[in-house]
Amino acid sequence: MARPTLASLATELGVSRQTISNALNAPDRVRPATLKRVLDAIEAAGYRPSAAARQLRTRRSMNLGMRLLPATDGINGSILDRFLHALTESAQAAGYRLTLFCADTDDDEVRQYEQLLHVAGLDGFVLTSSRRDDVRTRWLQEHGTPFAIFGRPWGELQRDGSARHPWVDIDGAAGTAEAVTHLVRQGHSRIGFLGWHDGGPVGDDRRAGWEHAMRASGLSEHISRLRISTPDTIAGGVSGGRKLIERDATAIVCASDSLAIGALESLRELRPRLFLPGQPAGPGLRAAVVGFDDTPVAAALGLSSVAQPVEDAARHIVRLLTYELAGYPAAGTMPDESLLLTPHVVERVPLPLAPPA
Amino acid sequence: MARPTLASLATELGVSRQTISNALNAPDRVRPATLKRVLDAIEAAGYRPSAAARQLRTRRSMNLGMRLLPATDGINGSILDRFLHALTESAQAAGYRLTLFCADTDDDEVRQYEQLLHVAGLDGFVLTSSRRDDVRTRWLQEHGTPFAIFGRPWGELQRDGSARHPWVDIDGAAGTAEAVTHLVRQGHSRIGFLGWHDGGPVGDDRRAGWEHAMRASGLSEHISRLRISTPDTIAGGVSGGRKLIERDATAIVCASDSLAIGALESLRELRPRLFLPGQPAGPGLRAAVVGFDDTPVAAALGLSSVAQPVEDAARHIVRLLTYELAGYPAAGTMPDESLLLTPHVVERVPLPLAPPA
DNA sequence: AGGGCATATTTGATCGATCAAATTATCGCC
DNA sequence: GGCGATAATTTGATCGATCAAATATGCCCT
Repeated sequence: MARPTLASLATELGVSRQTISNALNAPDRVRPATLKRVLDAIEAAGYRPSAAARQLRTRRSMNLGMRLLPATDGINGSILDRFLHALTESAQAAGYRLTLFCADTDDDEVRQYEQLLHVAGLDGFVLTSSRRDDVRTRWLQEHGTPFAIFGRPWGELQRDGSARHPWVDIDGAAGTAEAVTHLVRQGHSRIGFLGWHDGGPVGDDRRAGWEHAMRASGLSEHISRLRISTPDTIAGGVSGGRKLIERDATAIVCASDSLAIGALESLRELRPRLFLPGQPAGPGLRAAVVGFDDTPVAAALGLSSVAQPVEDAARHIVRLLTYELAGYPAAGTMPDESLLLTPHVVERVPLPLAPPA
Repeated sequence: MARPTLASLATELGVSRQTISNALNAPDRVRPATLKRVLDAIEAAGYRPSAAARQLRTRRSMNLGMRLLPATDGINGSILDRFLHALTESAQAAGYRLTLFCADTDDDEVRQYEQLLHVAGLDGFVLTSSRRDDVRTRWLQEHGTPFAIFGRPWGELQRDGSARHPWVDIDGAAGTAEAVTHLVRQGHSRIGFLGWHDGGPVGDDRRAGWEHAMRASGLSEHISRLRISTPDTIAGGVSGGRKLIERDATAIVCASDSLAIGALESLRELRPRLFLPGQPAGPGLRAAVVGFDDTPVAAALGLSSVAQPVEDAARHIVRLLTYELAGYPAAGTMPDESLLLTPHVVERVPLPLAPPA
């Protein structure tokens, strides 16, 4: 049997199409008795409204779009994975579907927006980063397309009120600061920072958090000496870690897990005694290196790391988008237009590896 | 100005809707002169047919669905990432869009199929695994829904011809076999295998490849002694690696990169001399541990690994699906209904770490 | 009983494309 | 030049829902 349509169900039930439609979209307009009868019939017949037909009429596709970025690092890139999963789940729970697409460049991404809006009628987009002077956000705003960003609008915010847009981000500085606090509590004082040197705002933010916490803990004197940047790789972490340890650092806060894996390695190399079994809990090994992003590798190696609440971020992104798409309804349920989530250190005990020779 | 529709463009151009429609869908039915005029106008007006309207009439959404699995390991799971990316790209190139969804269980996945088919009118699905006795494939087949699997139909194949379905997979056995060949060529003979012990077909397959290659290389005597399985973690790799090395293995083929990372560690621990700089190329360090999946971590550590051609797999999946969705057109272009791709070893020189004390 | 009003339900038009069939142009050929 | 066949184009109906407006029903009250 072909699946039922509004019309077929209507004649079978002896009511009009519109009544069934109302039962689903505006139940309060239908008399309770009829409502029940209709809903039961819908249930029994397994009726599901066609999204295409509905979209044609209402101009809403209940479909969000997101660009899948070309696989970055892969070590650090795994946060985007978790984010994507959480996003799909949240969107689904809110009755939206998620459509993926690829783009080579930002300009290409804009071209895709246009395509997807016109052709597929997507309702909004999720961006996973924002640039200093972003063609994408500009285009979206000019065209009145709803969107939300996972990532702060780094430069633009202060410039112009009209350029504001909803975003969610994770407070990197708070994360590195918490890492410092943890280490101080464990007795460390010579706490280094190992960052990458692309001059990007994300890296700067994480370094700033470390600096701030160092000052707050009265450790300002170490700041300029124990601040190092290298390429964001494991190898970079090793060499950077070596330098910091040579400059007498006992603990290292890293801007990424790649760096942290390398830094941990350098610690094993230059301070093998720390890795002896039964080492006291003082300014010893435990959490002496803290990574960032809490990637699966870090977890597997027992590396402490700053864990980003990406699931919360995804949920809020969906909340922001659906709120706007619902036409800014009741003021009571309005979500924050921008939200800075605080990440937290996950402490781990390093995997017992190679005791010193 | 509102975006043009078929009708608006038609009146503006002085032709009928259908002619424009034909210009796009059946250009050979339109006189060349008219065709050019119409296509130029389409270009100029930036006209794009509405997917919703088209779908309503044709019952094709040009939309494929894929379940996003709950983040697995994350170390090994990163292949699915690359796969997803390649899939999106291939689908896009073929004019299809990709819709993601989540499901808690296989039964839930089936429920989602039904939803997505009825509501969103998805044209087909991509599965990223197949179970021994799969409710999902059964449902899809019973309902005549096109689908293709990344992964072999492990048990079912031999049972019943009607249960056949298109799939693409990567020949794990060929990968581990190639790893053995490489190691033999480098002078190794006591080559161990480190697998996980869940008894799943994927792990069995990889082990079988190693065994087969060992026999083919006249190394059968080592098989039973140098075959070990542990949990699929870095820690498991360390302990398993230790055992193998104690049993005099000089090289280790691993069923995953997690295991390989651990195994490499055990080698550093018990055979530190191998890691001295300037070690000869003979049965030395180079490629002495081979992982599987060629994950970013492996690459970062300079670990040799068996790289799966997931991009090819994704491309073929799309080819399979689009072929079926096009109604099995010309026989000449028919893609193989099942395809086993051969992975290859990527050789790397390990990152110089901790020289022995 | 019947008018006035609010509530409940139905009807016809519409979103933007394609299908199937009807109509009109074009061409070869005697 | 005119006939038939084929090619090119147009017309009306349709996919399955919602919108806006029209109609039916119920309720209260004088």
